[in-house]
Amino acid sequence: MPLSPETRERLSVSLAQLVRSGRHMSSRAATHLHGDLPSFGWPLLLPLESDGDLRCSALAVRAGIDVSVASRQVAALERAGYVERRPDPQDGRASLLRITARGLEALTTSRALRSEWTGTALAGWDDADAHRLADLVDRLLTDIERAVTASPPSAAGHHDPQAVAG
Amino acid sequence: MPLSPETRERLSVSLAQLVRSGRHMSSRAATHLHGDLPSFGWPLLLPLESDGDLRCSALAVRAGIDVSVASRQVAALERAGYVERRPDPQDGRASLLRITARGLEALTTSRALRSEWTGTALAGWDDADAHRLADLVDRLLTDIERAVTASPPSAAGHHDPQAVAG
DNA sequence: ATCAATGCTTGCAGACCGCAACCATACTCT
DNA sequence: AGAGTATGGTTGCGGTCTGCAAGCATTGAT
Repeated sequence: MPLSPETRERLSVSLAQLVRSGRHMSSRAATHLHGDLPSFGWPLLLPLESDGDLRCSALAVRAGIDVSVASRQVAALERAGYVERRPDPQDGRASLLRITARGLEALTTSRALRSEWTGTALAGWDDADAHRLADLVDRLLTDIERAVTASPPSAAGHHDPQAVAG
Repeated sequence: MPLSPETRERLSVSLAQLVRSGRHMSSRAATHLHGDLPSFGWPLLLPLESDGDLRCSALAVRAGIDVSVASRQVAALERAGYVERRPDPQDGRASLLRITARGLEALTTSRALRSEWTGTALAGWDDADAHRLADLVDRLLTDIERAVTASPPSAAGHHDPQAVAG
């Protein structure tokens, strides 16, 4: 039972605005959300925290960016001491990345900042609505990922965009 | 009645992922969503469509970008024929921007593409859930805007150039 | 008439992105 | 083993989007 055209359009417009709004917040200037982490630290450190050591290419896939970009950003995080690398015992070409204590700390700080900001912005919300929204967003994310991986979005480019509406 | 810390954190993480995911779809390569519109056309043409003629500065506020950026993007849209400008009768410095028939057409096409994509990605959803999500997202957007305007982001930090790319 | 304020444009630089070329290592095949 | 290919990662390059600051033209107040 598919969605009605009106619902589809309304949802796509709302999501586009949300994405646009959020883009502004992940900007470099948003230190009230990042702490001392560079703006790209969050999507890289998060998989490293939850899934242990990863290779650069695996990290790139998780973060939805090109390996070359991940390589540069990881190098920056390494210089800043948030991440350390050791040679992969399985493969001499690869390195395994691990989050450092400092990285964990920065991640925790950033998480607290985000959480705090969310709390003040959503002061009028109750837990039930927030949970509903989180549930729906999570479901949306999995469906988006499925849709993107299922049908290549562009014939020419075979990049890995997990793009949605916006 | 404030949100619990767990809910806040979960929501902030989910929304961050959604924003990150959506970022890629506003890329220039996502012609399956933009049609022949440039990627920045959507957030500019949308206010022009709904609110009639606007000045460049008003448009920048609506789109959430700097006036200088809006100026450049509007110039591009004008060159492409999606927008036309006429002198503001009230003020010789300003121009009034209006969406052209071609702009309306492109906007309609883009809207249809987005709607179609949303329909396939959210194939398993029913109208009720989609409506719930759209309602919550809209409410979230208004609350975010309120929070942002209440405490201006420029107050938090000036620019913090930690150049890292190599 | 003068001078500050306003609307917009442009020069500049930063941040992020992907592609292509490249090197070193691993794997496959004969 | 040796040759050829595939893979992981890095770097050069260009492109896009962004904001800041300086500049220009017009407006409005003194």
